[in-house]
Amino acid sequence: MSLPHAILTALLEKPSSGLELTCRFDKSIGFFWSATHQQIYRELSRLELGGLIRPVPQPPSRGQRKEYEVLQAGRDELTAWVAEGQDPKPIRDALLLRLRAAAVVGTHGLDAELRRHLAVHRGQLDEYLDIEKRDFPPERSADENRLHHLVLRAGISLETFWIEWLGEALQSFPETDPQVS
Amino acid sequence: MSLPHAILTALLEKPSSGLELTCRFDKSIGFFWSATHQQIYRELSRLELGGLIRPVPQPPSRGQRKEYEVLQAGRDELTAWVAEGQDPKPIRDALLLRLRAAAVVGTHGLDAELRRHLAVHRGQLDEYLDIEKRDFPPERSADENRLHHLVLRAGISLETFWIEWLGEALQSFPETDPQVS
DNA sequence: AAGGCCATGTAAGTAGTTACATGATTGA
DNA sequence: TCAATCATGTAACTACTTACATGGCCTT
Repeated sequence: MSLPHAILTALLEKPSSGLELTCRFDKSIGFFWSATHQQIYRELSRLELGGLIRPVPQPPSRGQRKEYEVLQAGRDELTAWVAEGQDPKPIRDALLLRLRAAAVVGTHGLDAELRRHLAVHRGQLDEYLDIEKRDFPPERSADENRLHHLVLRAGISLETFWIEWLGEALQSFPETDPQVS
Repeated sequence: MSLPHAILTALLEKPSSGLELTCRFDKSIGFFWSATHQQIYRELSRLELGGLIRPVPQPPSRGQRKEYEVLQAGRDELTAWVAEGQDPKPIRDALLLRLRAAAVVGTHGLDAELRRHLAVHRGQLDEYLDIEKRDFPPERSADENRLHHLVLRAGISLETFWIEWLGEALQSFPETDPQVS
């Protein structure tokens, strides 16, 4: 049950409406826990019902925006969750599965898929590197937001891994596919 | 929709009963696409209904075991799936989320969690390395099962990444936790 | 007043998880 | 014959996805 805690974290960083959260989940926190607006609105209702957040009394009340803020109960819940134990989930990756399938029925069409993935991971790595340059320049105190930086570096390392691995994998695939079932 | 294709792959490698598949999903294919026996039995029923597999006529018919084999339609389906495109899913990792939450409400209890994960990833890496030593010794032809080896090396690299990253992260956490909400 | 977009939702379907149920064989 | 365990399932629940619906506001 991570989505509610992702939302609590985001709201603690900055009280927001559902749509704002949705936008912020397209970057930042959403890089490692994505969510659609439908999930977010539903979860906001639950959290409000559970007394963990509340709609902040609208100062301008423009439109039908509903901005939420975290209550003490919500902060306590999140604090408890941080200390909670949970085994790392095993890898779940359709591309690796495709390779295993290809070992049985032939690799036809797989090289294009590998190239596509390579492009996506390169794009994601670039985005991460831009964020690092912007938010964690070398002259900034290393201590400030060191947790954010740690998380970002995990993303950078993972994308780097995929790029290297895909490059290596593609070397096994000459342009015209040699092996068909 | 990857589970049916994972099962088709496993059945092509070797016709099996539900329980056998379940055991094999605890290693090998299951390392990157895990499944419980409930999922497997349900999916076997669907695949049989769809005409992609069939129970192999029982030679000894011992117990109530039901062994399945893949039909041509199943092989065709899998071949088509290999060539299918699918964007890589973004990272979805509760531990990274915990770090972001900890940046807001304090890191209390997080170091134990990091150490636990470190132990798990070390264990998994050892298991992968054993498999590599057993199935892909340097003297064996590099071409034989190169796809299997590629997949295994992805697992090895990923576990290695986590071990390195967790070690680095733990350096930020002195034994007694300095920061509490 | 019409079209676009901002903002919040509902509904239905799929996939995965957890808990429980049942029959068949095997060994003490 | 009793317990264990082998083998196959059912049921209920949660999380996520996809498609669609609704109303307000803003500009032309």
